[in-house]
This record gives sequence, structure tokens and C-alpha cells, in this order.
Amino acid sequence: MQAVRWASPPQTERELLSRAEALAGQNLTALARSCDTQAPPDLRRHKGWVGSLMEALLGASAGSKADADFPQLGVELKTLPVDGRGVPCESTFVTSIPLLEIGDVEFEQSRVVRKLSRVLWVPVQGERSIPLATRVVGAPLLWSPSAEQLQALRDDWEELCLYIARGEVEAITGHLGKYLQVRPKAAHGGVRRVAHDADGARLLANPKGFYLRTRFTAEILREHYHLPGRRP
DNA sequence: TTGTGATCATCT
DNA sequence: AGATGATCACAA
Repeated sequence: MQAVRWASPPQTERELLSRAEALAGQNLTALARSCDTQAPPDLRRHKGWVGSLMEALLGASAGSKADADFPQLGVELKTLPVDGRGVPCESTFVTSIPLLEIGDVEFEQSRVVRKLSRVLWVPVQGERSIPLATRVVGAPLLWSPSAEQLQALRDDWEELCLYIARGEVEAITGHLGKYLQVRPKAAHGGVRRVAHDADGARLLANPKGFYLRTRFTAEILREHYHLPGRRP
């Protein structure tokens, strides 16, 4: 197994996809080795390890913030932990939320749209019963949202942003949103961020991020890999 | 300290 | 079991 790790960024989507396809079927021990590293015993203290490994393998620009993982292609990379049925094990973090400005932004210009316009999904075995070292990478999928999916995201986004724009950020819970939800996103519960309340006064709130529910990512995988639906 | 990479831990 | 709220590591 060679030519799995790339130091330079891919020049085309086709090249990116080819690189990702070369990872399919390999386990994390082999892939870590080609990056001169080792898989940690588990992900408890290394939650982003698989994602970072994929970035390194595919030649993503290292640590560029607020930009796509592959800037010249406008492609975002997302690993997706899946179970034996091909159903995602976890929700997918999309982006953090600028609480003070989000009310002045249109959906089309939003971080959510920028991040999700073009995504390379890389499924990886994610069940905790499988030792991290032996988990296998699946076939990648280069994806853009359909018109229907984009509209569904917009509906959720606008509903959720209304809370923030109204200064009701503390009223938002993970229960809101059919496909897109807002949840805390911080190093720990004590982190505060400036926001505003219903009167426009400043207040400190827990940082938030947008996440895709598994029902959304599950649909993406079902469509593409022709996976069976829910068992009767 | 903030944003990106996410999964953990616990409750329902 | 599934989902929500909380949390961990690292780079810039």
C-alpha cells in the first residue's frame, strides 16, 4: 500500500476523490503509519484525531481557519463515523456561530452554506465496540446539497437565527431544528461569549455551533450508497 | 483565546 | 437506543 499520503493539495476534485478512494478499505493503524504516527488507544482525549489524520493524508491545508479545507477547490472535508448499517453514529459539527452578527446575515452568505456547498464525506467505522486501531475507512462521497436539502437547511437556519437575532439565545436548545440544530460548542461549560439579550443589551452566553442531525447525514449516505431504509 | 477537528457522558 | 448538553486537543 503506497501513495496514500499527499503533502501537496489536490489540484482538482477528481484528484481529491482519487486520493480519498485510495484510503477506502484501509484501517487506521495502516493510515496512521503512513503519517509517521500511531492511533491513540481511544478517542476520549483525541476526539478530532480521525478528522485530522484524513486532512494530513489528503493534503488539506493545515489549520487554515474560516476557510475550506481545500481552498482552491472550495471543498470541505468531513469524516463521518458510521455503524455497521452505514448509519452515522454522531451528529456532524458544521460551524461555530457568530452570535453578534448572525442576525444581519442572509442564509446564502452564511457560514452554514459556505461550509456545506461542497463536502467530501469520508465514512469511517465509528462504533465504540471496534478498537480505534482496527477501524476501516469507507468509500468517499463528493457531495453538494440538493435544492430540497438546501431549502430544508434554510428553514431550520432561519428559525434558529430568529432566536439569536431576537436576543433569545438562552432559549435555544438542541431540540429545535429538523435537520440543523444549535448546540453548545466550547472547551467547557464555563466559556462565555458576548451576545445580546432581547433589549439589545450585552450579555454573556455559552458559545454555540450548528450541527447536522444524523437523520440528515444518514439520508445523504442512503441516497448515494443505496443503503436500505429503516428495518421494519 | 478562538476556531476547527469532533466524540463523550449522561439523561430521557 | 437515541439525542442533548458538555467536553477534549491542538494550531494560529
